[in-house]
Amino acid sequence: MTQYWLMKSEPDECSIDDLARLPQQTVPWTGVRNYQARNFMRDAMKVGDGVLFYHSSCAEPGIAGLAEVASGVTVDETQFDPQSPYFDPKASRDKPRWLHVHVKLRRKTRLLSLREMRSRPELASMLLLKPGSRLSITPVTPQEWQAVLALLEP
DNA sequence: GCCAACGTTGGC
DNA sequence: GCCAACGTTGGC
Repeated sequence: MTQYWLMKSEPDECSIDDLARLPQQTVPWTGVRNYQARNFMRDAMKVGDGVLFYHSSCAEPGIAGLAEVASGVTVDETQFDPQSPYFDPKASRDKPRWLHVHVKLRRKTRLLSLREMRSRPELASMLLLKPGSRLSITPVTPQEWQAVLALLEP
């Protein structure tokens, strides 16, 4: 059964337009350094799951496009690279800590801003909107997914 | 740049 | 296993 997710990306690092320019319009979702988010990728995500591509830590935070999970988990190589901002000195090749999936663009959408999302009662249940929510990957219910799609219709 | 909320670390 | 200190996130 298809599931749905919201995944945060900082546009400085990878915006929806960056994603559109990548080969296969697919990005390795490296850099996740939170166990809960990792476990979602490892234990629950399936290829083909729907993804709300969210711009965070920027002037206009919000949903910027639709994407999908394009691979199962693989080892996140950035954890071994001392030059990487995602380097984890406690990770070893024997016991990698961090994993990632690949995410493929479906389509860019209009920006559904965080402000607008907060104003919509039908989205109030979204984990992203809960006070203090910081998780970079959150599950989205089919109802929330449909509600977002409806708001993105032209 | 601020700061509240939250996760992680490490001494005990 | 507790919990204080510390670091990070991310909207504002």
